[in-house]
Amino acid sequence: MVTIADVAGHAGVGAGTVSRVLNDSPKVSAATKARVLASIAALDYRPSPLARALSRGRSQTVGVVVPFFTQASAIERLRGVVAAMGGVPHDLVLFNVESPGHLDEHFLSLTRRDRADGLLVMSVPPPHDHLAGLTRAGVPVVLIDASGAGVPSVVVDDVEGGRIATRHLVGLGHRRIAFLGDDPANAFGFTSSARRQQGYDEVLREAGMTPDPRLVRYGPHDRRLAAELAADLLAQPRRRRPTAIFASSDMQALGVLEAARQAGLDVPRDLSVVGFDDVELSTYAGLTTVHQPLFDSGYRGASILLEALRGAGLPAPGVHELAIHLVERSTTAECAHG
Amino acid sequence: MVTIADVAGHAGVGAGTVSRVLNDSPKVSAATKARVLASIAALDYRPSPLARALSRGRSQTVGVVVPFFTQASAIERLRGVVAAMGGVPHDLVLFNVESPGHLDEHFLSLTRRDRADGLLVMSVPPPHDHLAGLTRAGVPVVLIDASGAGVPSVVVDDVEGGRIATRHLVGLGHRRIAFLGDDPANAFGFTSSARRQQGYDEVLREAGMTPDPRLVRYGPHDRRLAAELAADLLAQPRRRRPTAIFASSDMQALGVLEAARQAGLDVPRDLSVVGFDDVELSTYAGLTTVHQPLFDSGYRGASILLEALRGAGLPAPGVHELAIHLVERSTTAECAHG
DNA sequence: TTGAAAGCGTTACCAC
DNA sequence: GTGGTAACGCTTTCAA
Repeated sequence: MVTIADVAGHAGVGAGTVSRVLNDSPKVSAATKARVLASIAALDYRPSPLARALSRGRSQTVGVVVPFFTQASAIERLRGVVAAMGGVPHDLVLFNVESPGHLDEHFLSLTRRDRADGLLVMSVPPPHDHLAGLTRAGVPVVLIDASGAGVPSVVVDDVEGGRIATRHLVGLGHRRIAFLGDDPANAFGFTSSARRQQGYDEVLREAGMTPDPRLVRYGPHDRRLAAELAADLLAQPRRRRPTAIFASSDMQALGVLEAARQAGLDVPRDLSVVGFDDVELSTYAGLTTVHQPLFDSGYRGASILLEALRGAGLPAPGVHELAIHLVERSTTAECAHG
Repeated sequence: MVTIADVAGHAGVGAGTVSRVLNDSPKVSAATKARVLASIAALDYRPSPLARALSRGRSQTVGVVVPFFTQASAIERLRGVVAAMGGVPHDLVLFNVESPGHLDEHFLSLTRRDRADGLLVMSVPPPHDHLAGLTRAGVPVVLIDASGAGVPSVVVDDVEGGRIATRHLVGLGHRRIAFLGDDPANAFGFTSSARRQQGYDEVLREAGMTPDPRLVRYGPHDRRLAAELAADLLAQPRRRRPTAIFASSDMQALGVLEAARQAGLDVPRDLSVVGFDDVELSTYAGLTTVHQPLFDSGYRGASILLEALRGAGLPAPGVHELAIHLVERSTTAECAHG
């Protein structure tokens, strides 16, 4: 491996000068600069990002903490992140979270300015003490689809999202509307689902109904598991069976569709289904859903982080809210047995 | 930031001893070890991965070079990579490639043992000189869905895949079978599509037909663009129009389906379509396709790399071939106008 | 403008 | 066993 010293030797200058050329410092004569450049080319020298990072105290990397990153919604957000990071000299380090333990582990290791210059955290609220540690260490953090004190976050109004979905269903005459989402007490600390459920509750009450715990099911973002929960919901006698289901994610909504098919129920004639996210798959499934700008959330979050990285200060805390809206497709219809 | 020196001071030992405790070297008395551990806890010390990497010459990271990583097939492979890397102390650094320039740039920067301890390269054959440089630098490289001299690769038999798809179509009585895939001369150097086309050519010849260039279209892995190409193909007068299309990726096949719908053609009555990959979306679209084990390819590739990383030598070059098979769904049928 | 040298935070080799 | 001390490869004062 050729080092900066080799180049210095070859060019007959000091290592410092080579470094100055590398970082195009203004204070270096055109002549020596040319000579150094020539040596660099001759030796095919490339500086070690590692050594540079250690010396400068910055690693030129952005860490992304993301639970289950292969989920369609996470990918769509990541796509936005990557788009925003095109052209910047930062590497992207992925911290995938598949268990609550992972989360702590990652944050523990990330509370060092030399692991990542900045952090993008998706969907999980960072453990309080870790967030404080990061701020203390001067590591800028931006939250996407999550909120936390003192750091900027990019979110949507999940409560309103829950209202939108439920209002749509109520407007179609449905009265037995079930909810399928994350357990509010889930180990990861996901909160969007709970907020969507809150909107659901509100609208039901406004419409004069009382939310019925028997029409609520909790489970992880998994199609298969969601299908099982939905099957359970649909197994009830017809007069108690829900005529509509609001799932707080498209993946779960797709599971519901699967369960309906299995149960021999026609959607939307026998059952209306509304999801949340509007991932690409939903277009294919014809799923009516609440659209949230996933790509934009990643793009926006990364932009804020990069801005802070550029300015070398912590980003201004604040909530950046993105707009959402209902996308009507073919899984919802007037309630037949109102 | 608390450093190893602080800990050493606090515990009243040398930095070397702290380091030994950190890397649990056998040669340190239980007593001092306990004392050091206590100091570490007291000061909430965490070693700098950066400094450690510089000193050891290993960065504890695995780089993944992947073109258009948000594509469904890439994601599925990445899912396998992540699964294989669960529990290992390596970070995952993503090098997304969206342009041929990116590719060179990434490899240039990666030809340093301190950027990544090992490299996983997907779908693009690394530029020859770079590959040599990596080997010279002792950086283990594993190729997934690509081949290269002197390095292990995880692949499928793409030629056979092309045969399987085409044979299926020929078996259904189709004679005007179009091919839609990557340009063999594409700037990224993707080659799987060209090999699939080779299998397609072979089977056509075996069946006594001559591959017709007018039934071949090239374009990137993009649904929209593939739809345009397919529309063009389908715009021909009925007697010249293909009765079947083999697309060398599912994304493109989905584009074909879109175009068929636009053209008012019924699939599979008026047009049969076969894809390649068998991504999740294809289940929904009911697409008949050649299944390749995407997840497994990532898992296998990462396993080989990690094994090499563990053994601290370059991995044995060799071709690891994964099995493929046809998945018949509802986009292919007997040719009506044989 | 440039060179020398002191860090950056570890690890690893050498004495003791 | 343990402490001291060179590396590791770069950046950045400090003098000159």
